[in-house]
Amino acid sequence: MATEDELRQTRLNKAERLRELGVLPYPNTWRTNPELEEQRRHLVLLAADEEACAKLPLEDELTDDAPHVPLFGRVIAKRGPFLVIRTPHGDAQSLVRPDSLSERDAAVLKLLDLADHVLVEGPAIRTKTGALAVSARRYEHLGKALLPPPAKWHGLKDVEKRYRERYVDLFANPAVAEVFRARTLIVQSLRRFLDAFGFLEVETPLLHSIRGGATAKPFDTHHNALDLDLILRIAPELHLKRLLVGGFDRVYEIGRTFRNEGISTKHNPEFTILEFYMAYATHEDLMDLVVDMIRAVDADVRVRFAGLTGDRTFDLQADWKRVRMREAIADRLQQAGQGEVPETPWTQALSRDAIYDEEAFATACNAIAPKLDPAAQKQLSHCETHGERVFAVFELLVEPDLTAMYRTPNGAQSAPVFITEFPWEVSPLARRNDDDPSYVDRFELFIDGRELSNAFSELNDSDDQAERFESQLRNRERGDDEAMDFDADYIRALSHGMPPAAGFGLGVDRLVMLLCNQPSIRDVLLFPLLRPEAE
RNA sequence: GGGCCAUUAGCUCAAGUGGUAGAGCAGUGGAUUCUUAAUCCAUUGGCUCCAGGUUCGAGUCCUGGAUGGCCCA
Repeated sequence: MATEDELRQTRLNKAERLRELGVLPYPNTWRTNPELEEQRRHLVLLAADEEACAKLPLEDELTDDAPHVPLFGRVIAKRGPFLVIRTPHGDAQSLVRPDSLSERDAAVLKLLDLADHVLVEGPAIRTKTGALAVSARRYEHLGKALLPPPAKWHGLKDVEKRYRERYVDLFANPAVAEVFRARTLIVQSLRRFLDAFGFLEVETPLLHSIRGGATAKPFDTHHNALDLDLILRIAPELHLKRLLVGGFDRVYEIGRTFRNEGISTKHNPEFTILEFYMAYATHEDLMDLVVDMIRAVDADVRVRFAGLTGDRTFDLQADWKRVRMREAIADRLQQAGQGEVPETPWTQALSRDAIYDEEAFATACNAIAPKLDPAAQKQLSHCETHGERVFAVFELLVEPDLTAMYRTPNGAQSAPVFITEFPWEVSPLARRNDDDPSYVDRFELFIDGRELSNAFSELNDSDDQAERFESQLRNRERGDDEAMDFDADYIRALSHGMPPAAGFGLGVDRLVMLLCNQPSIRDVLLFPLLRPEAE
């Protein structure tokens, strides 16, 4: 009687006995409506309000005209004569005594299993312990569950099972459901902010014939009728900028993007990206806008989901630093000298002056390389230009210590930081700086040490863009299998004239992780990718 | 891709140095019926992830594999 099959059979037998009583195990005859929904919501919120519950009548103080209220949802616990019913708004309990029910309802109640969906109706009362309960005068079976729910006290803890059976995770662990409600609020809040600034939300293709907008490996697919090889997009960027050419001066898209790469606590093969493009603005303007946007979203989340937003290691109200990439390297060297961050082979061999001296920098890199781990060596060995080396040194030396380097004035929390002035070689779509064309007008935003955003003033010189694409092709010949394709139609679009503009991209999943204190991207994805279960 | 860890009843977890695999919850039968992880009595339930190996004897040790987690890349 206790293997899974036997537990299921026990419940199937009860379903059969329901039929004998003339009750369908899976009925769909009882319908909700806005009024009932509102009554249920109000009831559940009332149940959580101790003071308000104190004003409810006891069972024996009820008057005949006491209004009956509906409570419907999943039964998650039985305690004495009480049922605890879970709803999207929270839990509330019902006092179900057979002698208050019709003979038929009492018979149906006997066939209740935990996790079944039910409806009770009756007056709201105060129990002897001061809690709210719906004193059931009516009981209806609304839906059978054939599998037993997880233990009511411990919930579902097995991480693999939680991801594979998210439907159970969500009803058994209310805190998990809360994260996903917060996620939806965050996306709504982003939309609201951009809509208010006059941005137009658009949808661009997920099926691409060439890869562009990012350097990443794509998923391959195929269209049969056209006999056409396609890839799932790795970024929406080039389509959105075509829309700038078309005259939509402010556009954004929030949508799924696909990169055929490894899975980790920060990476899922499909993830949600926000990109927006704004004509007649620079990357400098976007930094101001982004501070406002993320603070506004955070404010919305904190109001509704205070339980998720406490205890942070970073402070969004702090000044958001703006540091040029080469100065960030210099800061790292200087702080190591002051003992604020660890010494490394780099901090021994590099000097501030060398960062601005191509030859000295290359010499230092070559000297340091043998002291690094194999992956870092590999990354350095792929660098052929000064710019590539600067970027590699930033990633290897600075990025891991950003949280330690840039702090709030009292040092208690990390401050958000914009890293600016990226080398042109690692920025194939960004506009060159007017004063120093070997660098581009670009920034990446790091909060709590995590890369959240990438943005730049847009390259709208079609000849320069064509050269950048050529450079990408040369990288591919050198063995870089993430390099972009040459997008001739995009060059044609730019040739028609794109207004000066700046664009911004944000990993939405990572923003949710950050704002809701979730350590893994899988905790903010309803159905993260897992290997299929074996038969 | 590499390292470490985990996998035992439907769920949550126990089972020195190898010696008959157990508890709570859920389930079943009964009692009780204003409980807050309801309580009380009784009770069912196991291919210990898989495949080999060592051993008189393996949940435990060894080898290989599967899945997941964490860290590194």
